[in-house]
Amino acid sequence: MPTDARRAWSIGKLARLTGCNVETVRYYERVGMLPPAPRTAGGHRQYDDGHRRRLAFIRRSRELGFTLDKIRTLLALADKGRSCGEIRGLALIHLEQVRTRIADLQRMERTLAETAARCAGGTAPDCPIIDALSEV
Amino acid sequence: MPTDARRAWSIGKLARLTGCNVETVRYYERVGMLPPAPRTAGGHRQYDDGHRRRLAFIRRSRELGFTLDKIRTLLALADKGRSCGEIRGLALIHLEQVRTRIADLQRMERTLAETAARCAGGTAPDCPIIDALSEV
DNA sequence: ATGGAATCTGTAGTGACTACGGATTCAAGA
DNA sequence: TCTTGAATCCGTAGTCACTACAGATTCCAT
Repeated sequence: MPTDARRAWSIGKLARLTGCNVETVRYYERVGMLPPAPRTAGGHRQYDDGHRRRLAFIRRSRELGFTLDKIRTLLALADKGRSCGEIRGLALIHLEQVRTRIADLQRMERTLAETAARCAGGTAPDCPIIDALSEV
Repeated sequence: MPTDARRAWSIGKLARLTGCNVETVRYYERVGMLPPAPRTAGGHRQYDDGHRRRLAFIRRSRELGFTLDKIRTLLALADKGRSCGEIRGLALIHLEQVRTRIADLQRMERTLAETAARCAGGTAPDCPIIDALSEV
């Protein structure tokens, strides 16, 4: 009997292993990101290494800013054993979007820094920041 | 009678003036970001320049990434005629948060670019991107 | 006066979770 | 073996900042 290879994890342990919380794991199952886990006699979910890797993939991709919908696409491609090129294509499109977002934030950063600099930080009741932000 | 100074705008015109849409204006009133507008006999909202400036402030602050809650604080300070220094303090805290977010995104960018580069874009069914993303 | 555009209200949906409550089950120590 | 406290179960509702609808009413230019 295999005892070593077939260890099963509870939802709490899986959550700890992958750094997300229990509710999120259940949520992922509910919305079809994770396959329904087999249950114990009492109804508790049991996970194996396949689940763990899939969940790790999802969390990692989320950290990189992929939406659940994009991750679903990624997973579907991986599940079907589709070409690496397609997956790389998606990653590159996403990279482009991340770069745009960075540029946007940098514009924000400049505006905020300039606006705050206009103000000496005194106690005057009329604030150039407020004025600047009210301009259309 | 003043005709020039007292022009009133419909919700649609206000929305066009400030570049947000009509539902959003009503939403802001509902959640207390804008004071309730006076109404015509038939119940349509009428806005003046005070509303316009307040809404412009909100939109501009949103563009800079302030949450509605923070904007509420900003507006409360401005309404109470509090010191410019307090407002500047909030702006600087927010600036710090924007910078952190930029740094996070730049980390993402590097990881994405490196991961995509590992892949030649071929047609092999096993993808280094998928593998890389599955690591915990 | 008319007819089409704009506005009204209220409700529900979005994405990606998080939080809660009350019932059940598991596992470790006595 | 029994007990007890932690973990898990399920379903629902809340979060943020909107957006989208439906069906009724009002406005305003011709």
